[in-house]
Amino acid sequence: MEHYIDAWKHALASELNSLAESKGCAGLIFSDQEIIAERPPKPELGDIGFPLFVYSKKLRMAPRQIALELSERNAAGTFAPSPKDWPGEMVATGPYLNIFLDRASAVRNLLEFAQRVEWGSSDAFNGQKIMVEFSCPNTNKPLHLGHLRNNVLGESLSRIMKAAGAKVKKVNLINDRGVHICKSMLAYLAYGEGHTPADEGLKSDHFVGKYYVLFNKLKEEDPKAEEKAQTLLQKWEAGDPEVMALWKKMNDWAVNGILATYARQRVSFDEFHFEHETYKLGKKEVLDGLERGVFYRGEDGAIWIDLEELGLGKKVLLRKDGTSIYITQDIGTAIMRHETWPFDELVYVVASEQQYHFKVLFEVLKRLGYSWAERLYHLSYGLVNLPSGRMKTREGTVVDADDLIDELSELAAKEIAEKGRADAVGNLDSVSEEIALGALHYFLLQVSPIKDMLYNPEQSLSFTGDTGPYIQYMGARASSIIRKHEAGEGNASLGSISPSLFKGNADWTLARMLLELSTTIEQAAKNKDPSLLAGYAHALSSEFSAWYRDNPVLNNEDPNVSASRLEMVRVVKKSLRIVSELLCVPFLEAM
RNA sequence: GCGUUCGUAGCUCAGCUGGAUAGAGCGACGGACUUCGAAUCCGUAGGCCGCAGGUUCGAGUCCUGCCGGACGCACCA
Repeated sequence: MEHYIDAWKHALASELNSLAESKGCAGLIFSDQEIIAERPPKPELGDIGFPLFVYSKKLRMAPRQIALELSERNAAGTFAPSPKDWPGEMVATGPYLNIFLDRASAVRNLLEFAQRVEWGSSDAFNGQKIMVEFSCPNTNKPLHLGHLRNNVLGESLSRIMKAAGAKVKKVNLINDRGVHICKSMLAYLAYGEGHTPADEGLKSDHFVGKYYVLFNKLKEEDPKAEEKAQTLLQKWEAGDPEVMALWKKMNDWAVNGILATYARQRVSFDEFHFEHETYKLGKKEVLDGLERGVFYRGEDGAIWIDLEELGLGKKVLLRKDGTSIYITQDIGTAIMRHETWPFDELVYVVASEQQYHFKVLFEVLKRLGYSWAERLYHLSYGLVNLPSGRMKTREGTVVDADDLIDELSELAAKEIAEKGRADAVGNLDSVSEEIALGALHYFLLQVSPIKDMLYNPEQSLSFTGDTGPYIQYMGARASSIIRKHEAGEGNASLGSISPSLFKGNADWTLARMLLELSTTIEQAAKNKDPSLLAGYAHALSSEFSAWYRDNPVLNNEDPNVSASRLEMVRVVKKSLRIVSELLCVPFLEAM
């Protein structure tokens, strides 16, 4: 679609310039870029709309009058702006100039473009190196619903950026040190009796999480528990062999369990960074900044930055004793990352509660003189709640990631059995798991990232409505039609494909939507917002559903119609598959 | 208290850089299976876009104030 829009913007700009000249507005020139194009609110109004208000003042003409004159000139052939490869018709509608594209030509383009390898991608980011940091779990407990949103946002965004032409590197910083880890260790020492996850039949990260919760019990029994955790941390930092051995053991359990959840959720990373390796980074930069006068030493001996003028207050960057804090590490990690892989942009997918932290971090890096600090971006996302209420660690209402996927998968399996589809789907376990992931991921991505949201498990699994399974179902239906053809049903193989057969409104609505695929991907990438693509996925599915109801593909007398429609089904399937993958919704041939 | 952010149909959410009569899904009500999968589809009802000002030819969208919710305001991460 972008071809059409660009070509018509150009056409309109030159027509406006010609109009300006004839009106004696010397030197008045409109560039392609300043032309505003939009999609008319109703299909009857056209395919591309140009509101003319903005040119009105410069031309000293009413918008309606501009529209009229332009369309008259066009009709009279005085000016022939219809772009050769992207033909259409110009119609004045009040203060708007609307374009009706030539349908047969556009469908011909669609069928041809969809054959190319670059279908469903764009070059908007033109090889830019984009690093995306997401997930960043603590190794003292398993992942929960909030992580699932983070993971799918990061994974989906990475895929979208890649489809938009970027080189993407997905990174994960594992928070494997700190006092919270020591608490799990302390509780394990108190109650663990040397057990392993296998002994207790628990997934290894759940095993570690169990002891983290048990620390609360320890606190009640031992008033000095908190103090002991601090002591343990000091021993850890000193490299005490016994402490290190225990840490290593428990940490491996936690990390391995978390990796299993990633594999199950089908998210992956190109690089892992570990906080136990990075936590000392940044100290040098802070000291360096102190020398250069970017920071100052407070009366208390700690190193500070003053951001009062930005309304961000004052912030400690390095403790009095020279040890690092969270932000020190993030400063060092960002610099290390840029040195090893000079990115054009670094996106941090982190919950909105850390907005302040990132504002400070970006400002610090900017003041240290790193020009790339301008290209750091905090993709801030809201909390996920459940209809039953808020998730609170203390009240034990946190929804565990593994448990949730289990539950969804079981519900899907039950549904398949009830509908009598068990034989048709083949592998029941894997298909129900894929429906579960489709339901979960789509629901989480459907909402704009910044907003807090309500996750409704039952609704997400519905096969009707704006859901993942609905999109999977339409993909399966398209696949089913193609399968039937391959099995010899219908007469499509006797006919030939003819774009001019797609004349109806339903044909055109579907075709035009397909033409918008790469534009939508581009937009989602630019806005860093997968929900735009989710909306597209639903609209396309719904449009396809209405179309194939009224337009029999295989059961048709005319073989040319059958062949042509079958080709359209192929394009739909291909496009749905692409969109599904970008949204981390598994594509299913049958369900 | 200060800062950030959100407030659109009964519920959950769209609404691209300001543009034409504000859209979906769920739920409600009413319809459609001898024809490519009814896990679907079609139709109807349902809105002072939190409130009040302002900017503009034009505001759900931008600015200000107020009201309401969320989050943040550690030498934790």
